[in-house]
Amino acid sequence: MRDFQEALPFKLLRARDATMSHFRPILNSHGVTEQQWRIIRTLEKHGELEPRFLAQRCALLSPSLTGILRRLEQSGLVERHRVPEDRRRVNLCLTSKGLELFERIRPEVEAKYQEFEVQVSPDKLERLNRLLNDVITLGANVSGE
Amino acid sequence: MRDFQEALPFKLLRARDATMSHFRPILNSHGVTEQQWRIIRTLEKHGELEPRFLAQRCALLSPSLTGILRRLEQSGLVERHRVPEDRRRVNLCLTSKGLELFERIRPEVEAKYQEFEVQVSPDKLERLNRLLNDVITLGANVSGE
DNA sequence: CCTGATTAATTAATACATTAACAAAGCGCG
DNA sequence: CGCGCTTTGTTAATGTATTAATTAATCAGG
Repeated sequence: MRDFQEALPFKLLRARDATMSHFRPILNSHGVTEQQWRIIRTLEKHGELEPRFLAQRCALLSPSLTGILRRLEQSGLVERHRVPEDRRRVNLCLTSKGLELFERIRPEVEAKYQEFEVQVSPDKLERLNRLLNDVITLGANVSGE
Repeated sequence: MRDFQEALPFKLLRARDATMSHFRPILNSHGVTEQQWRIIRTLEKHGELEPRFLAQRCALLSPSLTGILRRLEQSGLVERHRVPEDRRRVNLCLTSKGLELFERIRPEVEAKYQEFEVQVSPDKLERLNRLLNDVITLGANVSGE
């Protein structure tokens, strides 16, 4: 049988582990997880957003999101308000504390990404990005959809 | 700030989700998880193996492995024997039941991988593989090391 | 209106990920 | 021998992933 260590899914896993090993320490030093950081970035960029759209953008499933949001709310980083015209729905946004945290973490992450980009070479990164898009487009059933 | 949805770590995550969406249903239909399947494949290929080497090959951390092995043992798919010359260490191997399960799952997974390979095109897959190796080589601190 | 189907979000149950702390066995050296 | 250090594997604590089931609100037809 084909060695699975050469197979694509495993390579993708390792590549992701490898890249995140650069960024995780930064996030951890600020007390946020990788998934929490995805949420914070997305809310900073889009302002108010409802959970299901947040889930799509962050590639998270609803049940995971529920827990992550609960913790972010308890930390005072995110607020939720019920939507009056549909009492099932909720709107989410960063608190000022959440925004401040974002602004503290942002430069560190950006600097590290620059560094990383140079190490891999922007050209390779661009080609890699294109190939990954092809793979993503094929598999329609992705988390958060 | 750079849109993180365009950043490499996120693309890798989505690409992996996309590829696994092809294989996960097969594994689930046989009652094994993705990580359990990695263990089973590796033990089938290498015969006896000790936990720390298994962890390296499967890109798992020891604490995760402990739980996975406990469940595989309870299912009767894997056996563990103490190493007599060093009572800390353990040897792991597939049971005959585990081997039978492997043989049932193998053809389905292989067929699906062929199909997938054609869809993406073997050429792209080869280039992707090479680029991923570059990224992996950069990040030294990977799970299971 | 009112009932069945749909949708948004959560809960439940199980499995894995990550970090830190630990127990136990082996090892090295005075 | 005895003590400190390292190694192997596990436990603990917390957070996320995945699937299925559930609650609550809305909607579509009749």
